[in-house]
Amino acid sequence: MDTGNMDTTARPVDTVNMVEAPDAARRYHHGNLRAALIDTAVDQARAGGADAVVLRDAARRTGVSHNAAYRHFADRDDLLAAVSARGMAELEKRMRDRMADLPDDGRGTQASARLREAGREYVHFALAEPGLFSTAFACARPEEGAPGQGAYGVLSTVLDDLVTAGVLPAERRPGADVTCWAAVHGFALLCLQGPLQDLPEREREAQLDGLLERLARGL
Amino acid sequence: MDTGNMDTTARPVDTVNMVEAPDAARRYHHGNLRAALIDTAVDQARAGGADAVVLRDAARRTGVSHNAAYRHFADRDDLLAAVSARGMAELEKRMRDRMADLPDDGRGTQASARLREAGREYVHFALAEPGLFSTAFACARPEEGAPGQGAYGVLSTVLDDLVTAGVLPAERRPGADVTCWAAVHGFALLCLQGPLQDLPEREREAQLDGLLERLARGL
DNA sequence: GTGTCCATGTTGCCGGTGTCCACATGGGCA
DNA sequence: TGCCCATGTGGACACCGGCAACATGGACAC
Repeated sequence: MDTGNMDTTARPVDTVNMVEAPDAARRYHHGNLRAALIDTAVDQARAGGADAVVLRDAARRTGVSHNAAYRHFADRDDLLAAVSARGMAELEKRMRDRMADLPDDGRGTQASARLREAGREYVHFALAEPGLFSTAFACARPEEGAPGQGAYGVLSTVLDDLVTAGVLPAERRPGADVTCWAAVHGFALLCLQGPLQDLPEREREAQLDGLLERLARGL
Repeated sequence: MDTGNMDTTARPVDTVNMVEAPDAARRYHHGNLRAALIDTAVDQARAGGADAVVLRDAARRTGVSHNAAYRHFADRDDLLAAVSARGMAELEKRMRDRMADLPDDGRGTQASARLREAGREYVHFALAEPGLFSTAFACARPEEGAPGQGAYGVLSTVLDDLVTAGVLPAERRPGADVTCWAAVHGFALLCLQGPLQDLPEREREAQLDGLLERLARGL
């Protein structure tokens, strides 16, 4: 597979948000079809998850003929991967924003609160954007586990802060990230697609509180 | 939608395992097409997850014309739900078998070991049968959360034993099931589809050990 | 300015799928 | 013996992902 200048690695997050692009849209050459297609595909994923990402329909909605997409994506999976990256980026952004609201003052209590809020924000994002969240993980590329990058990076930082604050013994730091992520991720999925689907919001929040409490206690 | 005697509620788990059904297969009326179709669909799910469950192909492989399936399933989702039920049942069976190997002697250490092994078996099933496992949860029906039934029931029983053994304070019992399930479920999915995909088995097992240890400590 | 090239977009086509329809069959019961 | 309805068949339609061949026009050389 070599579509020439596929350019699939550049621009880690391509965005366009062309609410109105009067002349660019008129041009025969779209200008930034790739980003526009991703925007449309993200909308599809938001509405119905990965299965709702349909290449032909995305092209149609973007005002372009099908097959035009194949100049920018190797195949549907490639488009899905781009949507996944956007979802991951949005998740990371929301977590970083939340963390920015809770600056670390170096004291343990604050560091613990940051960990709790990071987990809570993760679950809340998943529940607020179920389609995008599930798509993000349904076709995740392996390189998302890069150190310090992505939502994983946020969690890592918070846990490191917990160590420097003296709350978490350093010898227990290794593996703590995986445990935290797994617990929160699993809870989100159990609520989205699993047996906790139709749990009323109030009780769901209570269960999440319990989980975060046990998690902190067990670290 | 009313396909007459759809019979979709009866037989919680329909199985046939007709390795050889010489005369029944010959008959114009198949005899147990529904179960045979589910068998084939389960094979598809095993091989490639929910997306690999294809109605037409399942009918073809079962030696029957497409559309014959519509006499037994409302649509593809209905077939998927049946596959999901089978996956859930198999998960439960494996966990129950594992628990049977570790009888509860009423002492706390044994009860704790049972909890650990329940979690480990959950993850191992997910890793051994990724397609079936993900399909089981991709289209889970809400009624899987019935008390005492399903894999959830196994976990509940083990936790109850932990309380009677005096290891887990009774006031901490509520919500413990959700926390345990979420942690283990999340870890499995992170390994299957997430950023822990290509973790070498040895390290994966180590991470799982750490997770189970933290989980037990935090309960 | 003019001409060429190639990235980008278009139309057409194919095989495959889910789902509806009308029809065929034949097992069981009156 | 004869009828009925559950069950299975064949055909049709719309849609999708993915090739291939063709069209266009922006950029760049001269």
